[in-house]
Amino acid sequence: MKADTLRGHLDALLLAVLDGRKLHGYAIIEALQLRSDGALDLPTGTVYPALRRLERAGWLASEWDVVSGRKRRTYRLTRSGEQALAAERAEWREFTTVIGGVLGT
Amino acid sequence: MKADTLRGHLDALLLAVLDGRKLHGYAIIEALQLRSDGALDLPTGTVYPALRRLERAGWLASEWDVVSGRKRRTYRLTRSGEQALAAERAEWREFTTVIGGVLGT
DNA sequence: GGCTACACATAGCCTGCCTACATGTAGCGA
DNA sequence: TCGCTACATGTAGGCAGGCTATGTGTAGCC
Repeated sequence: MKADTLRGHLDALLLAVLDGRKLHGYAIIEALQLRSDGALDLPTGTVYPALRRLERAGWLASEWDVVSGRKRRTYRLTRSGEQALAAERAEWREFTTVIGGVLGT
Repeated sequence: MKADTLRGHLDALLLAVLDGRKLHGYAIIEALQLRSDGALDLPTGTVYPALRRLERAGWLASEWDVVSGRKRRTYRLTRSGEQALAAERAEWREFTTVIGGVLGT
């Protein structure tokens, strides 16, 4: 998959992977690999800044915890994050309809 | 639709709209508007450089003609452009499968 | 004479993701 | 105990690709 195709969809991916569960950054990267059968392997330099940005936007909330001596920042969706996810999903459907319509079946 | 979502899919759109017909730049923009029910309104500063780039890549061929006093550069797919289009379509399917799979139904 | 639609083109910006690097813990094998 | 790998978070700066702004010119209408 070409690199640039992800552009504009990163937020949707991060919100979706946190839908209904709490995960820390490293686990988010692994979850995306798993859910995409290995197709998505996002670098930490992409994911961590994005998570902080989404938290600043009020869509995520985080808290530190310690598991076997390692510090983790665990993220979860806020109420408005859930709304944002719904909006992202709607936009994804529109996007695929538009582009798919032009590309043909 | 967010602006950056187009990233990485522009070539596919341009190749697809030229599949099986010859069009000049301005008509390509109109054809994309039409096929997308107005959702895609690409600026000339996006389309014209892209067309020249695709021609340099060997995927398009162009010729000048004059219609009622106006000069037009008419583009058509080359053989390797058709192959590129097929590859772009395959990549689009993969892309939607991967992202759609993460976003959920 | 001025306005709108048609038609092409380029320079430079902007943004958002990626590369590269930095830091630190835990656990295993040699 | 030394080194390696996996785990875990983070930032600075680069880069590429589409967009903004601008320029040029014709045709046709009012």
